[in-house]
Amino acid sequence: IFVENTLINTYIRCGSIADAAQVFENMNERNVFSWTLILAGYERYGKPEEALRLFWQMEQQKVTADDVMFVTIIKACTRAASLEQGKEIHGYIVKCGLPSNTFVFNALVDMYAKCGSMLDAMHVFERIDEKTVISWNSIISGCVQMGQHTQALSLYQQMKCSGSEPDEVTLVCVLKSCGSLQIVEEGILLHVYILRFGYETNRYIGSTLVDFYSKSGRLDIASRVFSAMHEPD
RNA sequence: UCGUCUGGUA
Repeated sequence: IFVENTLINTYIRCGSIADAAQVFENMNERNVFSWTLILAGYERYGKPEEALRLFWQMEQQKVTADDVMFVTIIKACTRAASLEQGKEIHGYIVKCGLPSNTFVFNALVDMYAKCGSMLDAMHVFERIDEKTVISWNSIISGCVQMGQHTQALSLYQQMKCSGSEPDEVTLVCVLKSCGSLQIVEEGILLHVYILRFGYETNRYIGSTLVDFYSKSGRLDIASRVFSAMHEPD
């Protein structure tokens, strides 16, 4: 079973979901690893409905899901952009009463945000005891995607007060909000922060900075950042 | 270490 799981994993990494499914179908015995692998494969391949169908099939076969399985199936709901199915899965997870895992909570926050329900996302987020940088990034990114830029900046301030260090992902999100709201001073502070931590070589950061300065009417700085991005080392 | 969470610009 270990060998077959590894084979499934290999096929999925090669993008051959059909071969992976073939191996999965022919297995005599499947464990939670096998199911998670194939579900993650369908999720990545853009077939979230198939992942959800298999999940309920697994449930009927009395295979016990674990936290990793939950994160995977939540991602399928996210990709399906289905708030309804997401809530159904969330309810199921609560019913299972597994010890709570930050990865699961973070995936739920991201799912609710991408399904358009910032209220549900905030509700889950507030319940996370040990918020990691990814917890903060997930909720802030959700606000930005929903155009709630003021809220994004407010959460960013809370994040700094809570003792979490913003990373490159955080900075990209918050810079976008500054660009949209035309808050130039805050954006420049972010730029200073970026330079202090040496994040300016990150290509997401670079392109977001260029965008920010362009929107702020500082084309001179934008082009300087742009040129710096293309300098060798 | 057989499987999981967040960021591309208009």
